Amino acid sequence: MTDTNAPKSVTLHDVAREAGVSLITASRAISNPGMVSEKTIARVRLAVEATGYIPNLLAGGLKSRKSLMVAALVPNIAVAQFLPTVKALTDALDAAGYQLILGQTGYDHAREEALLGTMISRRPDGIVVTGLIHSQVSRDRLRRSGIPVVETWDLSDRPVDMAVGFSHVKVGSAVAGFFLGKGWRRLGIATGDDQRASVRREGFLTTVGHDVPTAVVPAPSSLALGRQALADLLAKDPHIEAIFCSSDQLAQGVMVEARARGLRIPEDLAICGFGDADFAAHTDPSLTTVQVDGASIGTLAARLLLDRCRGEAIAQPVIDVGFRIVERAST
Amino acid sequence: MTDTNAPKSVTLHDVAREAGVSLITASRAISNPGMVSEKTIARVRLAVEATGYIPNLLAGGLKSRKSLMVAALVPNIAVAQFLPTVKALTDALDAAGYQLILGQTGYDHAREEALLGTMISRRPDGIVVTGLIHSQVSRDRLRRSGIPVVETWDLSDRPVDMAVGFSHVKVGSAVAGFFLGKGWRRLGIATGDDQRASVRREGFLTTVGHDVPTAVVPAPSSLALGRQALADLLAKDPHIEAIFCSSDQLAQGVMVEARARGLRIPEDLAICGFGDADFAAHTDPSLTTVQVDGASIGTLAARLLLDRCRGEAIAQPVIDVGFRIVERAST
DNA sequence: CTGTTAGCGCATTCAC
DNA sequence: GTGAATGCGCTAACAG
Repeated sequence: MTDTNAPKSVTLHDVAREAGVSLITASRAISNPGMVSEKTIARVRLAVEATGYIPNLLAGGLKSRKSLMVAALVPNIAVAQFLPTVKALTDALDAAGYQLILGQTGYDHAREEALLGTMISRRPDGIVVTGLIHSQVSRDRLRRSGIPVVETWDLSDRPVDMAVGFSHVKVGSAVAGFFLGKGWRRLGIATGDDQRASVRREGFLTTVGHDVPTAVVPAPSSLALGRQALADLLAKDPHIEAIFCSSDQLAQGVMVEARARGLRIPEDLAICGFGDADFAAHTDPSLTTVQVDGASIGTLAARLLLDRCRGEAIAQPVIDVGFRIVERAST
Repeated sequence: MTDTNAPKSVTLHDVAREAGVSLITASRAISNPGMVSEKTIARVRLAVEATGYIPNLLAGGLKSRKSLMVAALVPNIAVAQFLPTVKALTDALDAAGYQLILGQTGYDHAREEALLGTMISRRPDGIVVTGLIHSQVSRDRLRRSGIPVVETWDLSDRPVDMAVGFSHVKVGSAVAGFFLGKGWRRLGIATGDDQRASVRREGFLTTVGHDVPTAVVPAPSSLALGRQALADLLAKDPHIEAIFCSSDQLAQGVMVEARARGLRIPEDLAICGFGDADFAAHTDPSLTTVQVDGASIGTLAARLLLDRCRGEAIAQPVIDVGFRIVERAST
């Protein structure tokens, strides 16, 4: 009937009229078929076909207070490190009928705060953030919003709500222990300037027991910045033996620069990365790195959120997924 | 721990009461300050602070028919190839106050059709899809929805609405021409089984003038699949001279396998990838590949969508961003 | 400049 | 099983 190309979209009202039933019956036939007779369902289904009806989730969500959306904040979607998490999160949510709204904070706290505000205003059924939320304003707003929140890729004994991650202090400490166990004493760090990398550095220093030469590069780190970082570190200590890098990209840059300077890896210089990127096993030499199960983080975050949405009790609101050092040829 | 299940959120109504103004005045003070006196704005602003009000965009969108969301469909977010596009798109949209809803089709047409339905039901102000939409059902539904659509990473003279991409036939043809120009005659193709890669292959074959040995791997392609693909191709032609790979990941795998078999690159075997991934310039030897400006695709798609949202006329609804062969050491 | 009146499209009460 | 009201929270229209 209303087949004019006018932008007047067809609503449930049109479907109900077409099917000769009331609005609410049409609604139930579509989203709650158990409550309606087979015959009516068939009639409504035909009417949907005939009218080309596509439900308006916004309108439904307004009343039911369910948006079927989850907001995810990452520092930078182009940073490969968080991709497995985003992918696993998207897949798990999608299977439950939820979609992801993406936001990039750019490693910027002010930006994160603003973005959290926008996200809350969309009334998602859950919010996943990368890292811990440090801003008290944001923490308060999130709490008052009542929206389930999962902080990921880090751990806290006092999360806003829930958390899935691992201890960056322990990572730094473990790599330092690994280096020391190898007998290396002239150590160095090449690190991005983001929060979590800094914490890994602190863990490293604590275990080493003293400060070490450090090259800091702006996040997100990259191969090019890694080359620069090695130049930096060699200027600080020409006889440096082992370097802990805050990402595999950075480590790769350090390796490239090392080779360009005629340094042998690992004989002259040992290198450990972070993240176990897909290329880490295939560089030459292959890269020793800290492996983190980013996909699990995403899957677990989704499960926490979905459980919460179903009103189930959360047995364990803080989950440690751990990490492990994968030793390859670069050490 | 114990959260009240229904923390009745503060609404604009509360703000209006607190500020002693009417609902609509509060609304305007927040989202249309030009229409309200300075004094009133200040009063409302104070009330917002006092109540901790965060607007509900869903409710506003219902009436104003603007969701300030754009849906983006990619085959797989973990495939690095589309990341620059997603990033540029997110950034450009965010600057205009729009957020991105992400969907993954998994290179599956049925899944894409279903996902498009879900996305339409969220009434986004725009939809960006990767590749062309081939399903007639989807094309019709999109058209009827009246939502602006940008098809990306490909071109069509008959787009659903708008398109930003390049010709995959021409890419295949250009690489074939490049190979032939080098004097290579025993050619091969290692390709993912997705639509666009297949079209590149067809372009390649047309220019070569005859069929060539082809190893097909399931998308998304990877380094591991590349190793397999080379084994495949060598079985078909042990004296193959040059291979066109449908992704840099695949090309990297071919290179690794070639080296494992004692083949010299490019003397024994020349390799050309596709996409110019960040690692392509840093493999050993560095990888010749087809460079595409993925970020531009995202930026242009955002611009088209935003212009359309502002009701502006679109001068050029189909934009060709082109491509170029970056010659490196692998050829 | 400000307020009143109507809804946006649907789902949650209740009735029948 | 089905239906009639009622409003979710907000904003276009018009008024004043």
